[in-house]
Amino acid sequence: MKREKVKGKRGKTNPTSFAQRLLEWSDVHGRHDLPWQMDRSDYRVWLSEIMLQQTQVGTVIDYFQRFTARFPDLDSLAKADLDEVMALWSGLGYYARARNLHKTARICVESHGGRLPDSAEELQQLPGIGRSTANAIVAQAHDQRAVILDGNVKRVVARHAAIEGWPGRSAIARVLWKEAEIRTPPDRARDYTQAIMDLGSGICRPRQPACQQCPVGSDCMALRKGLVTELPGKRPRRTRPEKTTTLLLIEDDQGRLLLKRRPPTGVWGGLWCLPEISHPDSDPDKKPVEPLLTLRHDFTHFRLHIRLVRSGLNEASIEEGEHHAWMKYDQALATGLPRPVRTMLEALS
DNA sequence: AAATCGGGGAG
DNA sequence: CTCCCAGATTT
Repeated sequence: MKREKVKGKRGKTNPTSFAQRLLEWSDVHGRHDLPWQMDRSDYRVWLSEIMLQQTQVGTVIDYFQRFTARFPDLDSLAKADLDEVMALWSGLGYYARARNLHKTARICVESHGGRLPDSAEELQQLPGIGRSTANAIVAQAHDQRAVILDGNVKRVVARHAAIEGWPGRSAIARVLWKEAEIRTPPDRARDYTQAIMDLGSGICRPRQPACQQCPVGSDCMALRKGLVTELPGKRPRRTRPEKTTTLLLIEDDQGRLLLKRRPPTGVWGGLWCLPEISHPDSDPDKKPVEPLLTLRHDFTHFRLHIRLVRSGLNEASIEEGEHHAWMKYDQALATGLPRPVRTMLEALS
């Protein structure tokens, strides 16, 4: 069913294809001045695509500028200490992205001649690069025709084709990939992928979509059916559990703090953190310790209550090593810390 | 198929 | 408060 080639099927008022109308719109209204859109290299495109995973453009820009200033190319990143990479990523979240970024840089230097692969198939074999990201990289960096399906495209396509159901379900995602494929034109791959994301971001928004200004509104099935704000389907609700943890503020006589490196997997994997103890508030014999401060931190699937407690650990029992270190405040703030830990240390310094 | 993995922007 | 963001990986 090559719908875009059977123009008559979409009505006489729409003589041009989805892609053509979208491209004409984006030539005027699209974004053309983002940092990764200038001085375009596959390295910078790759880095931007990783940072932008589940992260808004406005949040990424500063991180991208700092990161590329320190690591301007693949080789400098491959040579770097993982700790420094994590420090530059600190606060951005989803820290597996940073570990995979570093790992991928080293793989490319060791096994790909110091270059990122230029095919989507090879890119997708690298850690942290999935189907959509691999395709986005070849489209943006090499102007290759490739289908992407990020949050923006899911929303645009789900509405334009009136696909009901939550895109997180694989059956729905499969249909969305197909509909995205149908709409992807043979030419102008770079401009088209940027255009459909700009449409999703600027016009086909999650709330208050500007359908009146939409270049593909005339044949949008959700608009015809009055389903625009209903689509795409929402993630099923779930009550978020609440957890409590206690972090320890342990200072030596020089005012240095004890930091521990978290295991490479799990929450805040690979970051430096204050020593953590499982909440002892279930012990009825001990009177509760008054925390220095408490903090609430929300994750996607649970809420964490953090208590910060001053503790006097015997310093002689702590050896400097891979998994713990004594740091001054400014030194600690320069390392890869989880956001709430950074917030607490800034409040105390 | 479902859970995990951060943090923030914006209604 | 809510939803969701240029998703990938693990279970």
